[in-house]
Amino acid sequence: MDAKNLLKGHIAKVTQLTDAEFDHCFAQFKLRQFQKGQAVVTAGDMADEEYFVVSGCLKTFFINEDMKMFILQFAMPTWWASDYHALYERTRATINVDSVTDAVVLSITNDDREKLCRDFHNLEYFFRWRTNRGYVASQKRLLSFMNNNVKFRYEEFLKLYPDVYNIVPKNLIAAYLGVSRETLSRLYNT
Amino acid sequence: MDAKNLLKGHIAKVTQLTDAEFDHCFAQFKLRQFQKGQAVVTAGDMADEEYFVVSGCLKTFFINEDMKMFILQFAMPTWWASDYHALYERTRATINVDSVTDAVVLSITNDDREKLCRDFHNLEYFFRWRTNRGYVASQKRLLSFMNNNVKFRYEEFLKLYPDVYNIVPKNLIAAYLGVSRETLSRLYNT
DNA sequence: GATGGCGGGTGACCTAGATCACATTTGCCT
DNA sequence: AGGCAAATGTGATCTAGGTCACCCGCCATC
Repeated sequence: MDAKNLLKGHIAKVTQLTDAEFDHCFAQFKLRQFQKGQAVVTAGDMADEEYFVVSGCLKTFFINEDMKMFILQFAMPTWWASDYHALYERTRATINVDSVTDAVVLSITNDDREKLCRDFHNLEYFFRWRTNRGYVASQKRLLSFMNNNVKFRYEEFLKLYPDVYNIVPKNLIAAYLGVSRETLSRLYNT
Repeated sequence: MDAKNLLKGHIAKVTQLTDAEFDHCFAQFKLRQFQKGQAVVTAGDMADEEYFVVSGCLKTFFINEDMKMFILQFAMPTWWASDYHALYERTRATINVDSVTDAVVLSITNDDREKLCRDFHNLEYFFRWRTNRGYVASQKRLLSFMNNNVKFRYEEFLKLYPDVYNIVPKNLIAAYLGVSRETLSRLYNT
């Protein structure tokens, strides 16, 4: 499916926009391609865009002082990614986004999104809905972190994101689970 | 400050409603009081309301199979609390909310909030803004969980919520930090 | 066909924090 | 005041998972 129809269908599941309205919104997005490993958002730089994944896979991650990587999210098609803290607060990014595979995305600036939300009440509803889901998912993951050991979280991950598992190298899965790659390796070789 | 003006000021920081608009919105809220320890939302029951804290302190928490408690959030005045998963999906609650101290709150049903959001674009903006902040805070906490040890998270908590720290018993702080009360006790007696 | 980097496996050891057990303090209830 | 329950402190032990060190195999590039 092409980028335009993917986004259109994605929004249509949540709210209704007329074709003219959607076309206007869509005109604010830019189609962009990233190669495997290419940076999308870099910590330390200004970040003023968010990204809707059309194909491929992005990852959102943080690198600490010891150069250790923690992955907040894998973004598959129809998922959104950015450093939302930087976006909303208009500060420099503290987290990174890059592409795990070759990827095609639609980008929109924070200002353009805000303007669209002001102009189209239904779109504002859509973005509220989207963040709600992200919030709930994030709470759930936090709870799993506190409650479950690595083995459980690993199996949970497999069930929840089987497609991600097949695409992504295991050291990245470890970084998502917040565990060393050695421990993860030992898990599935019981 | 009374409940009405507290809510009014809280919303006014983010968006503009006329007095008439705000009065209409406010009419959908109910003023409720809870005693220390009283349940607000109970896991297993239907949950169709969310709560704006006027005074006192609520906590949002999960109890696992071993009766162990994990606290997702302390809600101080002007904070909101509920089981949002249950609210949005219209399912039974899986997490609990209760009052840590005697508390006064404003409650609104999910349906009423949705209706208000439809009727007042600015209010929809307000709730989008609110969830955005919650999402970012949740991501940040997740990151801190992966990245930092208990001692660091404890000190972070002290800085971030000094008022909560003075009100809340330490076993609840431990449940928030995802650590045993014994370990927490040892932390500040180095 | 060497070289080098990346992904992945595995052994040996170490440590943060859990768990259990019991003592002590605090504060509320009559 | 006296009594009981919740909140706290603390020692002894246990363990999940981290860290370090080294291994191999793959495949891209010169």
